[in-house]
Amino acid sequence: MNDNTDLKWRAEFHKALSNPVRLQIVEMVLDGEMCQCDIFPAIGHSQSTISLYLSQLVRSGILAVRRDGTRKLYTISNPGILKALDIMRHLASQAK
Amino acid sequence: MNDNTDLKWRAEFHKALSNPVRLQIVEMVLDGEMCQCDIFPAIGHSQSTISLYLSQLVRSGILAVRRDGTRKLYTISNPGILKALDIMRHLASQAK
DNA sequence: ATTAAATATCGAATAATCTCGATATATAAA
DNA sequence: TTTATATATCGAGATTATTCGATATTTAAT
Repeated sequence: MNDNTDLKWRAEFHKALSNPVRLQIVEMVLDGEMCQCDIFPAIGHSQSTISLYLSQLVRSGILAVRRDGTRKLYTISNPGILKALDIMRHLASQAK
Repeated sequence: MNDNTDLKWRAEFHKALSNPVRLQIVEMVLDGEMCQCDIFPAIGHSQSTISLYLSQLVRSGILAVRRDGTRKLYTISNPGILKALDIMRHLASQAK
């Protein structure tokens, strides 16, 4: 435990959440399954940017994705992530 | 709650932990107060790099620092951070 | 006042990230 | 098969991160 692979995994995890736009995406997805076409107009960044950010969030294990016809629907990948997000939200609210 | 300042704060927090070397520093400091002079030889990066990383970790609220003569001693800044680190360590151990 | 130890800052090179518009690809409907 | 919608990828310019060696600064001891 606490070996180098873990440190690398954790660094990647944090990196995925180290951008306000990606965090905003994650918070949107918390409200339920959502497609890129819902997200990018609401956030005000280009489609290509949001596409990249979504793929990063999936690759790092934060979001899960499933096809639904022509779109892809994103969710938070597991309850552990939910809990981590809760802790972070709470930390921010008192530490800021 | 969940406003833009929070998102920015959270992004900064994650960014501070988004590098394996900085994470390793944080894990070292968990063992008790520690100075830069203890850390940089153990980690195998230059003194100037570790100096920068420590200042980033302090600036983002993860580490606290106090002077002790010619050196500076670093600790985890508060219990909320400790808890967040615990959660992350746990997530990594099962998600990796 | 010199010296020694610890820490900070500077300048610089390389690599990674951010963000876009343009274009390509995939999926389903008509 | 053409069309429409959603998503992915490409190429690129601008900004930020990584990391170092060299030098400066701070603090305390001699």
